[in-house]
Amino acid sequence: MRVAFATIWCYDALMTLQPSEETIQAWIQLHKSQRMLLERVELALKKNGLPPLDWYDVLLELSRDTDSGLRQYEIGQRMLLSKHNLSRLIDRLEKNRLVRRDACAEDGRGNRIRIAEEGKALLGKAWPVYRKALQDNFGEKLTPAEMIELARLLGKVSKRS
Amino acid sequence: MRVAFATIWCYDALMTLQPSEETIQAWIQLHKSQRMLLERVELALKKNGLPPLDWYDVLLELSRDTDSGLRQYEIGQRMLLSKHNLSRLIDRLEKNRLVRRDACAEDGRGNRIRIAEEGKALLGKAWPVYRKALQDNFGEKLTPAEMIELARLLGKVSKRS
DNA sequence: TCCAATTAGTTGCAAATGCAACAAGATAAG
DNA sequence: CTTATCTTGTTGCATTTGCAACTAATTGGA
Repeated sequence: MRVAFATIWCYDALMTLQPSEETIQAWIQLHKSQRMLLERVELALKKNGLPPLDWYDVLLELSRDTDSGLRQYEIGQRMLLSKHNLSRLIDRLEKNRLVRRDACAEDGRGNRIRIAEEGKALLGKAWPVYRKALQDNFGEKLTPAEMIELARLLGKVSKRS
Repeated sequence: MRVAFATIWCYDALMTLQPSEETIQAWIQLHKSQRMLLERVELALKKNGLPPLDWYDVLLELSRDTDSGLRQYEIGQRMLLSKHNLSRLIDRLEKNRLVRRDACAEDGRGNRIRIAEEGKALLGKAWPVYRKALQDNFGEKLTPAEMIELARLLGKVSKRS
């Protein structure tokens, strides 16, 4: 029993107290890759005179609910943006006439954000550039099976404890 | 031969022009996961009165070359930080006496950054917190084999074209 | 009904980031 | 040797982010 106890103790110490070497490598790689890819894709967008990726993401979410629009907190949840930040991101989009911010009927505090015609137009113009940058910098680096596996692993990793 | 040609064409169109659905899912998941994990770990650091992760990363790099120190551009390459940004990050660290910035003997333009005693102390104080946050939020979510596979896939993805 | 607690969103202020221009030392070509 | 070019790093300015405090509307009890 002594051996088993020692084994359990070691296992516990190694598995829960200390991140393994593999864990640390994956952690570093995760941040490096994400940063590098984002930088490259953003650069491609900018070179073609297009706004940053955040704008695209918001517009894309909104384009899925053209009629009813979305509440700000809904966009925030989907994009993982804090509310104050989102508030000002919407300001910018509104100023550029890409979205409209209407008072909300069922909740006097909030507003409904809807994509405007110019917003749709921008989506259409940006997608070819985004698509190419995405494929060149990311898509073609892995086989379809690897891509599915990557998404699965990342999904597991971001599950709340 | 017509068929083969058509096949090739389709393949080309699908594989290089258009990111597949799997690619898009993995792309979204990559950014969501990274953002979420970073947020959680940064929060843990802050709750314990520790500085942001960037500080830790720089100090860690420097702690590997205690004697000779590192040039700023070397740190920049390893951490994927732009030079102007790094310049000011070092300013902050220097102001907090965590590093020293000495004139560089072999190149009059640059300087060598060395970790100071207080920097080492901070590393020691931060690691237990960082380690726990890393393990709880990331390490324990995957098996060791999955972790290795994740690092491998991310590595492939960030190879320059 | 009335009041406390929660939620949605905004705003002021400080800190961090990106961009472009810059200074100054190194390098290479003539 | 001289001059043009490249590299390393800094700085000013505008934009963006994070934090905390705030308003206003909703919800849920007593």
